Amino acid sequence: MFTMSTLPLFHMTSSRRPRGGGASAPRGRSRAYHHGDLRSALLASALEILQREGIEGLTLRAVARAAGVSQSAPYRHFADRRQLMAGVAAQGFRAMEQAMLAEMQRTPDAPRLGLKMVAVAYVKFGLANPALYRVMFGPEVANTEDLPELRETGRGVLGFVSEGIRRLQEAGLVGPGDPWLMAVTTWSTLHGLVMLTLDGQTHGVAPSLEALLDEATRIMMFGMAGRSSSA
Amino acid sequence: MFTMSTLPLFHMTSSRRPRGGGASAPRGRSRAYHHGDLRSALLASALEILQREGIEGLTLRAVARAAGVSQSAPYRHFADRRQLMAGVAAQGFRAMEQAMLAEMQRTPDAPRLGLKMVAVAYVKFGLANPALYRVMFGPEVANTEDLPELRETGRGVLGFVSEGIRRLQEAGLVGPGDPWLMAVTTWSTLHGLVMLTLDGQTHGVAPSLEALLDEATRIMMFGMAGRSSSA
DNA sequence: ACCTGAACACCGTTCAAGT
DNA sequence: ACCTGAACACCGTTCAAGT
Repeated sequence: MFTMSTLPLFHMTSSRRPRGGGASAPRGRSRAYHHGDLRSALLASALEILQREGIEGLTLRAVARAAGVSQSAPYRHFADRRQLMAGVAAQGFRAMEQAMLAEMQRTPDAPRLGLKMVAVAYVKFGLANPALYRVMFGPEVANTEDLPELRETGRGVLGFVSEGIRRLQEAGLVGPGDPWLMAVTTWSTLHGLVMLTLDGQTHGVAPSLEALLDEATRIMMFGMAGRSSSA
Repeated sequence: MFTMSTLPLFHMTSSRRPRGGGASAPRGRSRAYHHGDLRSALLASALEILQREGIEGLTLRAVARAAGVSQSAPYRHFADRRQLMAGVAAQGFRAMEQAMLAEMQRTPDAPRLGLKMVAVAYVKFGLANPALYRVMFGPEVANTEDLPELRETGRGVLGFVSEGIRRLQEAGLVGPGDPWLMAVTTWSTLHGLVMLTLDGQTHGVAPSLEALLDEATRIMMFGMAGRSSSA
């Protein structure tokens, strides 16, 4: 199976204040009433909780506790739980794009492998961060009408996939169809693969996940190549 | 867009008891203390709530209220909220399989269209029942260790998809690869297409959803055909 | 055997009050 | 401008008690 990716996701801010303790005199000026950057601290805490306890542990109160502030403090930075989740999802999308970018840059002059590398990076990220991935595509943030942060995230992913497809087209390995249409289809396949695997629905049908991803990528590439050769 | 499918999903049991009212004397023997089939009534209520209020409205207490019983009554039939959601998901899978079966039987002697019909039926169902679909693939029921009802549901879907692929193979339109491996890949594409569309991520990239599904099916079929012609 | 009522711990959210 | 504390409505879950 894939290993945990080392991404700049968990900052380990750990600004946990000693709660309750009776004689906790503020030594120096270390314990300011104002936090400084509570928004970032809350997001960092949220990611830790998500990783440790899963999606049902991600409550506003738990996040506030982990950041060492009162239960109502988050409301100065997030209008409600959905907005907090949107912030988490946005961080997830940024991290995923970085992972794909890194994988993409590792294979600069191999158009045949471009899309395969993107696919591997994408699936790897999803399986390494199951709870985060579910938040990114969960029902809470599906309607982006009041979530401007998430309005354009999809374009980022689509950009990488269609870039891989464009390289294949330039190398003559994929026909001259609309790269965006092919990109959505490819994204769908990768997204479905991650989700069904997280749901345990791919257990046993393939010898291994790598084999399944291999087969999926092969089908996609042949399919997109075939679209031109049969025109 | 697709229209709402008329499936035997919502039984309209509507056994709502007049709650609270002061002088509500039991006329006849219509108000039995024991419900009869509370489990089914609860599931029916759950589906109604899911359709009307979405996934966040699906609470055990709301379901109990809708069925006209006390808040603790459901616990005789479902160990906890997860088990209730598993029951809902199981109904969803059964309804989806019926929809695919109906679509499949409508095209008995057209192997070229078999997979396309399955794909249309699948995507149609998902988009017509967004909240239900999300429950079926949500994190709550992902771990089926203690949800025996959902243990084999994936096989049902895979059966229909691989049946469509087998017909294509018999007609010589798809190469001799492992139909189950191809089926999971196809399922992934369809699942991803539904999820990304529910998330609004396919807005604008394709002229229409039908066009996108058309393109995806074409790519899949070409891809699976190409696997043999290039061996 | 099946359902009710009260209770507990927890959560989202609000709002007056503190610094 | 930013955070706290108390409060309200709601939820999951339990358990003694009712029929």
